[in-house]
Amino acid sequence: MSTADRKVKEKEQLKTLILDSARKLFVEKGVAQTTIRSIAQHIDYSVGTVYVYFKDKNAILNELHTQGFAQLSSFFEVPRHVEDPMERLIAMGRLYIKFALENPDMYELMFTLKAPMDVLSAADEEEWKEGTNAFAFLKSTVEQCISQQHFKGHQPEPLTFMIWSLVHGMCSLHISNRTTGVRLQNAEHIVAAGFEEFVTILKKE
Amino acid sequence: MSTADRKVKEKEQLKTLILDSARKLFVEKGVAQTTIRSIAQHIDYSVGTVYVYFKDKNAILNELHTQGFAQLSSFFEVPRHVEDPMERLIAMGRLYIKFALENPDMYELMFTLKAPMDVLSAADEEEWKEGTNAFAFLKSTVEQCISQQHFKGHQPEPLTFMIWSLVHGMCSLHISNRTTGVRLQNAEHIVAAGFEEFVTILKKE
DNA sequence: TGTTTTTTTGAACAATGTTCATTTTATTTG
DNA sequence: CAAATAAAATGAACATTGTTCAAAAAAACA
Repeated sequence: MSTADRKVKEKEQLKTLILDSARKLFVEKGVAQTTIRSIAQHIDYSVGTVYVYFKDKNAILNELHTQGFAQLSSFFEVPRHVEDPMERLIAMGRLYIKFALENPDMYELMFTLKAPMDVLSAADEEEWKEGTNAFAFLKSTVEQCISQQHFKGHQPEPLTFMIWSLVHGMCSLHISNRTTGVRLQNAEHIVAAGFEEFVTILKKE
Repeated sequence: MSTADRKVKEKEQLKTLILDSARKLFVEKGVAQTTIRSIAQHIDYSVGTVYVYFKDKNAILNELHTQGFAQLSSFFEVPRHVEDPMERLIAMGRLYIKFALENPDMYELMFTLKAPMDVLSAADEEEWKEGTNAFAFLKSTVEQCISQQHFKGHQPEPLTFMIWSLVHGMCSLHISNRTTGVRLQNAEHIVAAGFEEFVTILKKE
């Protein structure tokens, strides 16, 4: 089935083309400002074609959402091999921040936009695979820290959530312009500086 | 000037009426789903009237944004009188969480929506008064903790930002459905539980 | 009461997501 | 190779949004 195979491949290519343009435009102009028409125009296809390959705009966001997590996951390849769990935890935090600040629009799509999560709340069997995996990895690191006598008197899951939230919160506030708004002494470096405060606390744990 | 005075009052009343409807609808349906038309219909005025009282939809959001901070500020009246700064810090955290979880849509408008901050980034002289004040109060509490020998080896401003981020991050992730998405053991109580982990850490500081 | 000022109106516009009957292109078949 | 069939692409059309503005209605004033 040569022709059929090629057709499948061509379809995938066009789908990828749409996704790539969507990501490009969306990173350039933001989610709301990126219209289906602009995506279509960018790849020299008509509006209708986009709707042949994606159910609606949300479907595109969902795929990009997944792609974003693949990218974040690749960021975590390095610390995955750090032996000491406490060191790994710190390395992961630094990389998480690096990712968020280098890809603010992608980060927003991944962690603050409601849209990609609506699928989950609708169908209960549905799972947010990427998120669950990433969280599980973080949690296992925290558990390893605990088994090495760190974090005495703490519960793994809430503690993991707290640590994730700490880093996410700083990135989120910074990306949504709340750090400049609040007139910090140096808003540019506040996220890194804030994380170092946490590291100072960790060193005692 | 009886008539003129009354006119001023009437104008204010209508403005308040618009804002109240806007907030109601917006809390019920969300920001994006609340249309100017629905606001107008709700108060039995025409679309055009809304635009007489507010430049655009963003102007409405901005006023609600300010209102939200007044509300949060009133939440903080109680811990304001707690003597011990460390206890005050903890009480503030609990109340912040309470506010966020009780008013998730308002919270989103206040801390994650980009729109209300766009005014600031445009005009540099402009200041985000409410945010600056709230942050200053938190920071002064942290500084008092430091002056009582807590938080040794820490810098006030980054530390304050880190603490704010920690609490904000938990609320933000929960409100944007990331906690249910990640399959936590009990998503409902994870924010409170996460904060208790932080309290445990604070007790050692 | 007639005039002026203020307030309200809602039709109209542009931009957006989305649909679908039609057209174009590609593939298969006789 | 030509006709028939299937697949893919099209873009006009619709509904819904934020927004504007000339006209109408209401209120205030003289």
